[in-house]
Amino acid sequence: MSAEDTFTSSFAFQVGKLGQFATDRFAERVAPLGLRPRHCGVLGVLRAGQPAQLDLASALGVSNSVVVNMLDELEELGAVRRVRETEDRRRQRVELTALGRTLARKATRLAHELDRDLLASLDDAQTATLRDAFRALAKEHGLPGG
Amino acid sequence: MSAEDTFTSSFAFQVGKLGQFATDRFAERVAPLGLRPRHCGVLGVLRAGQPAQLDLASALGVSNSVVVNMLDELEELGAVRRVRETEDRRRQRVELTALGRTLARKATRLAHELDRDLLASLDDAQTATLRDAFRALAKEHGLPGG
DNA sequence: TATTGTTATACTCTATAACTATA
DNA sequence: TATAGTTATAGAGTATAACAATA
Repeated sequence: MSAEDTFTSSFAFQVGKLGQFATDRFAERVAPLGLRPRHCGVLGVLRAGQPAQLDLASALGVSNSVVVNMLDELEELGAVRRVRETEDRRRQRVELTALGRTLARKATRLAHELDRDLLASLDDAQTATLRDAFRALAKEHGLPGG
Repeated sequence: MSAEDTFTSSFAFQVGKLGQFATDRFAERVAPLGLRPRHCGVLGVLRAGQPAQLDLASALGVSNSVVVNMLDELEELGAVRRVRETEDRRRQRVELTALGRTLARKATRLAHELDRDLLASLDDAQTATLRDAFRALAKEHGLPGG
Protein backbone atom coordinates (compact mmCIF):
# COMPACT_ATOMS: atom_id res chain seq x y z
CA MET A 1 0.00 0.00 0.00
CA SER A 2 1.68 3.21 -1.16
CA ALA A 3 1.34 6.47 0.75
CA GLU A 4 -1.11 7.72 -1.88
CA ASP A 5 -3.41 4.79 -1.27
CA THR A 6 -4.38 5.98 2.19
CA PHE A 7 -7.52 7.90 2.88
CA THR A 8 -5.76 10.28 5.24
CA SER A 9 -3.26 11.35 2.59
CA SER A 10 -6.04 12.88 0.49
CA PHE A 11 -6.27 16.64 0.24
CA ALA A 12 -9.98 16.44 1.06
CA PHE A 13 -9.27 14.76 4.39
CA GLN A 14 -6.36 17.00 5.27
CA VAL A 15 -8.11 20.25 4.44
CA GLY A 16 -11.04 19.10 6.54
CA LYS A 17 -8.81 18.44 9.52
CA LEU A 18 -6.80 21.63 9.12
CA GLY A 19 -10.00 23.64 8.67
CA GLN A 20 -11.40 22.27 11.91
CA PHE A 21 -8.10 22.95 13.65
CA ALA A 22 -7.90 26.53 12.38
CA THR A 23 -11.49 27.21 13.38
CA ASP A 24 -10.91 25.81 16.87
CA ARG A 25 -7.78 27.93 17.36
CA PHE A 26 -9.61 30.99 16.09
CA ALA A 27 -12.49 30.28 18.49
CA GLU A 28 -10.04 30.28 21.41
CA ARG A 29 -8.60 33.62 20.36
CA VAL A 30 -11.85 35.50 19.83
CA ALA A 31 -13.55 34.04 22.92
CA PRO A 32 -12.13 36.82 25.17
CA LEU A 33 -13.96 39.33 22.94
CA GLY A 34 -17.24 37.55 23.68
CA LEU A 35 -17.36 36.26 20.09
CA ARG A 36 -17.45 32.90 18.38
CA PRO A 37 -16.19 32.37 14.82
CA ARG A 38 -19.61 32.57 13.20
CA HIS A 39 -20.14 36.03 14.79
CA CYS A 40 -17.02 37.24 13.04
CA GLY A 41 -18.49 36.31 9.67
CA VAL A 42 -21.50 38.49 10.48
CA LEU A 43 -19.33 41.43 11.55
CA GLY A 44 -17.30 41.05 8.38
CA VAL A 45 -20.35 41.29 6.14
CA LEU A 46 -21.69 44.26 8.12
CA ARG A 47 -18.47 46.20 7.61
CA ALA A 48 -19.39 46.38 3.94
CA GLY A 49 -23.05 47.39 4.23
CA GLN A 50 -26.34 47.26 6.12
CA PRO A 51 -28.24 44.31 4.69
CA ALA A 52 -31.64 43.04 5.74
CA GLN A 53 -31.55 39.82 7.75
CA LEU A 54 -32.46 37.53 4.88
CA ASP A 55 -29.73 39.07 2.74
CA LEU A 56 -27.31 38.41 5.57
CA ALA A 57 -28.40 34.76 5.67
CA SER A 58 -27.69 34.20 1.99
CA ALA A 59 -24.41 36.13 2.14
CA LEU A 60 -23.25 33.86 4.96
CA GLY A 61 -24.73 30.68 3.53
CA VAL A 62 -26.66 29.84 6.69
CA SER A 63 -30.35 29.57 7.46
CA ASN A 64 -32.52 32.42 8.52
CA SER A 65 -33.05 31.17 12.06
CA VAL A 66 -29.31 31.02 12.60
CA VAL A 67 -29.02 34.66 11.62
CA VAL A 68 -31.77 35.62 14.04
CA ASN A 69 -29.95 33.81 16.82
CA MET A 70 -26.55 35.31 16.03
CA LEU A 71 -27.99 38.81 15.81
CA ASP A 72 -29.72 38.35 19.16
CA GLU A 73 -26.33 37.54 20.67
CA LEU A 74 -24.50 40.34 18.88
CA GLU A 75 -27.18 42.84 19.84
CA GLU A 76 -26.97 41.79 23.48
CA LEU A 77 -23.23 42.29 23.23
CA GLY A 78 -23.87 45.77 21.85
CA ALA A 79 -22.06 45.07 18.57
CA VAL A 80 -24.98 45.45 16.15
CA ARG A 81 -28.28 47.26 15.93
CA ARG A 82 -31.50 46.25 14.13
CA VAL A 83 -33.20 49.21 12.46
CA ARG A 84 -36.79 48.78 11.29
CA GLU A 85 -37.26 50.22 7.82
CA THR A 86 -40.02 52.81 7.47
CA GLU A 87 -40.87 52.08 3.81
CA ASP A 88 -41.45 48.40 4.52
CA ARG A 89 -41.91 47.72 8.19
CA ARG A 90 -41.33 43.96 7.77
CA ARG A 91 -37.66 44.56 7.03
CA GLN A 92 -34.87 45.42 9.42
CA ARG A 93 -31.52 46.77 8.35
CA VAL A 94 -28.66 45.44 10.43
CA GLU A 95 -25.81 47.81 11.17
CA LEU A 96 -22.63 47.83 13.24
CA THR A 97 -22.30 49.95 16.36
CA ALA A 98 -19.03 51.66 17.25
CA LEU A 99 -18.27 48.68 19.48
CA GLY A 100 -19.11 46.36 16.59
CA ARG A 101 -16.61 48.12 14.34
CA THR A 102 -13.95 47.82 17.03
CA LEU A 103 -14.69 44.11 17.49
CA ALA A 104 -14.59 43.52 13.74
CA ARG A 105 -11.17 45.19 13.58
CA LYS A 106 -9.87 43.15 16.52
CA ALA A 107 -11.21 39.88 15.13
CA THR A 108 -9.57 40.62 11.80
CA ARG A 109 -6.26 41.30 13.48
CA LEU A 110 -6.54 38.03 15.45
CA ALA A 111 -7.32 36.10 12.27
CA HIS A 112 -4.21 37.40 10.55
CA GLU A 113 -2.07 36.76 13.63
CA LEU A 114 -3.37 33.21 13.60
CA ASP A 115 -2.45 32.97 9.92
CA ARG A 116 1.13 33.85 10.77
CA ASP A 117 1.22 31.17 13.47
CA LEU A 118 -0.44 28.53 11.31
CA LEU A 119 1.84 29.15 8.36
CA ALA A 120 5.05 29.88 10.28
CA SER A 121 6.77 26.72 9.08
CA LEU A 122 6.23 27.50 5.38
CA ASP A 123 8.52 29.68 3.32
CA ASP A 124 7.30 32.82 1.57
CA ALA A 125 6.85 31.16 -1.80
CA GLN A 126 4.78 28.33 -0.34
CA THR A 127 2.66 30.78 1.62
CA ALA A 128 2.02 32.92 -1.45
CA THR A 129 1.04 29.88 -3.51
CA LEU A 130 -1.24 28.67 -0.76
CA ARG A 131 -3.03 32.01 -0.47
CA ASP A 132 -3.48 32.33 -4.22
CA ALA A 133 -4.71 28.76 -4.50
CA PHE A 134 -7.24 29.27 -1.72
CA ARG A 135 -8.65 32.42 -3.24
CA ALA A 136 -9.00 30.55 -6.54
CA LEU A 137 -10.65 27.54 -4.88
CA ALA A 138 -13.06 29.68 -2.84
CA LYS A 139 -14.14 31.41 -6.02
CA GLU A 140 -14.20 28.21 -8.08
CA HIS A 141 -16.47 26.40 -5.64
CA GLY A 142 -18.62 29.39 -4.74
CA LEU A 143 -17.89 29.37 -1.03
CA PRO A 144 -19.94 31.91 0.93
CA GLY A 145 -18.55 34.63 3.18
CA GLY A 146 -15.72 35.71 0.92
CA MET B 1 -9.92 49.10 3.85
CA SER B 2 -7.44 46.96 1.88
CA ALA B 3 -8.22 43.39 0.89
CA GLU B 4 -5.89 42.14 3.61
CA ASP B 5 -7.86 44.00 6.27
CA THR B 6 -10.90 41.77 5.90
CA PHE B 7 -11.59 38.84 8.11
CA THR B 8 -12.70 36.65 5.23
CA SER B 9 -9.40 37.09 3.40
CA SER B 10 -7.54 35.30 6.19
CA PHE B 11 -6.17 31.83 5.54
CA ALA B 12 -7.75 30.65 8.80
CA PHE B 13 -11.22 31.62 7.60
CA GLN B 14 -10.75 30.26 4.11
CA VAL B 15 -9.31 26.93 5.17
CA GLY B 16 -12.22 26.57 7.59
CA LYS B 17 -14.73 27.14 4.81
CA LEU B 18 -12.96 24.93 2.29
CA GLY B 19 -12.55 22.21 4.90
CA GLN B 20 -16.26 22.24 5.60
CA PHE B 21 -17.00 22.22 1.88
CA ALA B 22 -14.65 19.30 1.19
CA THR B 23 -16.08 17.33 4.09
CA ASP B 24 -19.65 17.93 2.89
CA ARG B 25 -18.79 16.84 -0.66
CA PHE B 26 -17.01 13.76 0.66
CA ALA B 27 -20.04 12.94 2.82
CA GLU B 28 -22.24 12.97 -0.26
CA ARG B 29 -19.94 10.61 -2.10
CA VAL B 30 -19.50 8.00 0.64
CA ALA B 31 -23.17 8.06 1.69
CA PRO B 32 -24.08 5.38 -0.90
CA LEU B 33 -21.58 3.08 0.83
CA GLY B 34 -23.48 3.53 4.10
CA LEU B 35 -20.59 5.56 5.50
CA ARG B 36 -20.08 9.04 6.87
CA PRO B 37 -16.70 10.80 6.78
CA ARG B 38 -15.81 9.95 10.35
CA HIS B 39 -16.29 6.25 9.63
CA CYS B 40 -13.67 6.51 6.91
CA GLY B 41 -11.14 7.77 9.43
CA VAL B 42 -11.80 4.66 11.50
CA LEU B 43 -11.44 2.35 8.51
CA GLY B 44 -8.20 4.10 7.58
CA VAL B 45 -6.66 3.51 11.00
CA LEU B 46 -7.82 -0.11 11.00
CA ARG B 47 -6.09 -0.78 7.70
CA ALA B 48 -2.80 -0.31 9.54
CA GLY B 49 -3.48 -2.44 12.60
CA GLN B 50 -5.92 -3.76 15.17
CA PRO B 51 -5.91 -1.27 18.04
CA ALA B 52 -7.97 -1.40 21.22
CA GLN B 53 -10.84 1.09 21.33
CA LEU B 54 -9.06 3.63 23.51
CA ASP B 55 -6.05 3.57 21.18
CA LEU B 56 -8.42 4.21 18.31
CA ALA B 57 -9.90 7.20 20.14
CA SER B 58 -6.53 8.84 20.63
CA ALA B 59 -5.42 8.03 17.09
CA LEU B 60 -8.52 9.77 15.76
CA GLY B 61 -8.50 12.60 18.27
CA VAL B 62 -12.07 11.98 19.39
CA SER B 63 -13.62 10.93 22.66
CA ASN B 64 -14.10 7.39 23.75
CA SER B 65 -17.88 7.47 23.58
CA VAL B 66 -17.70 8.63 19.96
CA VAL B 67 -15.57 5.60 19.11
CA VAL B 68 -18.04 3.28 20.77
CA ASN B 69 -20.84 4.79 18.73
CA MET B 70 -18.94 4.66 15.43
CA LEU B 71 -17.93 1.06 16.02
CA ASP B 72 -21.52 0.12 16.81
CA GLU B 73 -22.50 1.52 13.43
CA LEU B 74 -19.59 -0.06 11.55
CA GLU B 75 -20.23 -3.40 13.22
CA GLU B 76 -23.89 -3.26 12.24
CA LEU B 77 -22.75 -2.55 8.70
CA GLY B 78 -20.49 -5.59 8.89
CA ALA B 79 -17.32 -3.60 8.28
CA VAL B 80 -15.53 -4.22 11.58
CA ARG B 81 -15.39 -6.82 14.31
CA ARG B 82 -14.68 -6.42 18.03
CA VAL B 83 -12.51 -9.23 19.39
CA ARG B 84 -12.22 -9.63 23.17
CA GLU B 85 -8.61 -10.22 24.19
CA THR B 86 -7.99 -13.32 26.26
CA GLU B 87 -4.96 -11.98 28.18
CA ASP B 88 -6.89 -8.93 29.39
CA ARG B 89 -10.59 -9.39 29.03
CA ARG B 90 -11.31 -5.65 29.45
CA ARG B 91 -9.76 -4.92 26.08
CA GLN B 92 -11.22 -5.48 22.65
CA ARG B 93 -9.15 -5.47 19.51
CA VAL B 94 -10.95 -3.89 16.58
CA GLU B 95 -10.33 -5.39 13.17
CA LEU B 96 -11.60 -4.96 9.64
CA THR B 97 -13.76 -7.61 7.98
CA ALA B 98 -13.41 -8.41 4.28
CA LEU B 99 -16.27 -5.98 3.65
CA GLY B 100 -14.50 -3.38 5.77
CA ARG B 101 -11.36 -3.70 3.65
CA THR B 102 -13.42 -3.28 0.49
CA LEU B 103 -15.16 -0.21 1.91
CA ALA B 104 -11.86 1.29 3.01
CA ARG B 105 -10.50 0.85 -0.51
CA LYS B 106 -13.60 2.38 -2.09
CA ALA B 107 -13.62 5.33 0.32
CA THR B 108 -9.97 5.98 -0.44
CA ARG B 109 -10.65 5.98 -4.15
CA LEU B 110 -13.57 8.38 -3.69
CA ALA B 111 -11.40 10.71 -1.60
CA HIS B 112 -8.75 10.90 -4.32
CA GLU B 113 -11.38 11.39 -7.01
CA LEU B 114 -12.75 14.26 -4.95
CA ASP B 115 -9.23 15.68 -4.73
CA ARG B 116 -9.03 15.79 -8.49
CA ASP B 117 -12.36 17.60 -8.71
CA LEU B 118 -11.54 20.04 -5.91
CA LEU B 119 -8.15 20.92 -7.35
CA ALA B 120 -9.06 20.78 -11.04
CA SER B 121 -8.60 24.52 -11.55
CA LEU B 122 -5.05 24.55 -10.18
CA ASP B 123 -1.97 23.79 -12.28
CA ASP B 124 0.40 20.94 -11.41
CA ALA B 125 2.92 23.14 -9.63
CA GLN B 126 0.26 24.72 -7.44
CA THR B 127 -1.22 21.32 -6.62
CA ALA B 128 2.17 19.91 -5.67
CA THR B 129 2.94 22.89 -3.45
CA LEU B 130 -0.46 22.62 -1.83
CA ARG B 131 -0.03 18.93 -1.06
CA ASP B 132 3.47 19.42 0.35
CA ALA B 133 2.34 22.37 2.43
CA PHE B 134 -0.58 20.44 3.87
CA ARG B 135 1.55 17.47 4.85
CA ALA B 136 3.95 19.88 6.55
CA LEU B 137 1.13 21.71 8.35
CA ALA B 138 -0.55 18.51 9.50
CA LYS B 139 2.73 17.36 10.99
CA GLU B 140 3.63 20.77 12.41
CA HIS B 141 0.34 21.12 14.27
CA GLY B 142 0.02 17.49 15.29
CA LEU B 143 -3.29 16.87 13.56
CA PRO B 144 -4.73 13.43 14.32
CA GLY B 145 -5.65 10.82 11.76
CA GLY B 146 -2.63 11.26 9.52
C1' DT C 1 -7.96 1.08 43.20
C1' DA C 2 -7.08 1.66 38.24
C1' DT C 3 -8.43 0.74 33.51
C1' DT C 4 -11.48 -0.65 29.35
C1' DG C 5 -15.36 0.07 27.49
C1' DT C 6 -20.59 1.43 27.82
C1' DT C 7 -24.41 4.32 28.75
C1' DA C 8 -26.69 8.66 30.12
C1' DT C 9 -26.79 13.27 29.62
C1' DA C 10 -25.97 17.74 27.92
C1' DC C 11 -24.25 21.22 24.84
C1' DT C 12 -23.33 23.35 20.21
C1' DC C 13 -24.51 24.04 15.65
C1' DT C 14 -27.59 23.59 12.15
C1' DA C 15 -32.01 23.18 9.33
C1' DT C 16 -37.13 22.86 8.68
C1' DA C 17 -41.56 24.20 9.61
C1' DA C 18 -45.16 26.64 12.07
C1' DC C 19 -46.16 31.19 13.38
C1' DT C 20 -46.65 36.68 13.61
C1' DA C 21 -46.60 41.03 11.46
C1' DT C 22 -46.63 43.50 7.74
C1' DA C 23 -47.42 44.13 2.73
C1' DT D 1 -51.60 35.57 -0.68
C1' DA D 2 -46.71 36.60 -0.23
C1' DT D 3 -42.67 38.14 2.37
C1' DA D 4 -39.48 39.43 6.62
C1' DG D 5 -38.50 37.86 10.58
C1' DT D 6 -39.36 34.85 14.93
C1' DT D 7 -39.98 30.76 17.54
C1' DA D 8 -40.37 25.73 18.25
C1' DT D 9 -38.53 21.61 17.35
C1' DA D 10 -35.52 18.08 15.75
C1' DG D 11 -31.20 16.09 14.13
C1' DA D 12 -26.15 15.48 13.79
C1' DG D 13 -21.97 15.70 16.22
C1' DT D 14 -19.39 16.29 20.15
C1' DA D 15 -17.73 15.86 25.18
C1' DT D 16 -18.13 14.75 30.20
C1' DA D 17 -19.35 11.92 33.81
C1' DA D 18 -21.49 7.98 36.01
C1' DC D 19 -21.40 3.14 35.50
C1' DA D 20 -20.09 -2.12 34.74
C1' DA D 21 -16.71 -5.50 34.16
C1' DT D 22 -12.12 -6.81 34.70
C1' DA D 23 -7.49 -6.31 36.38
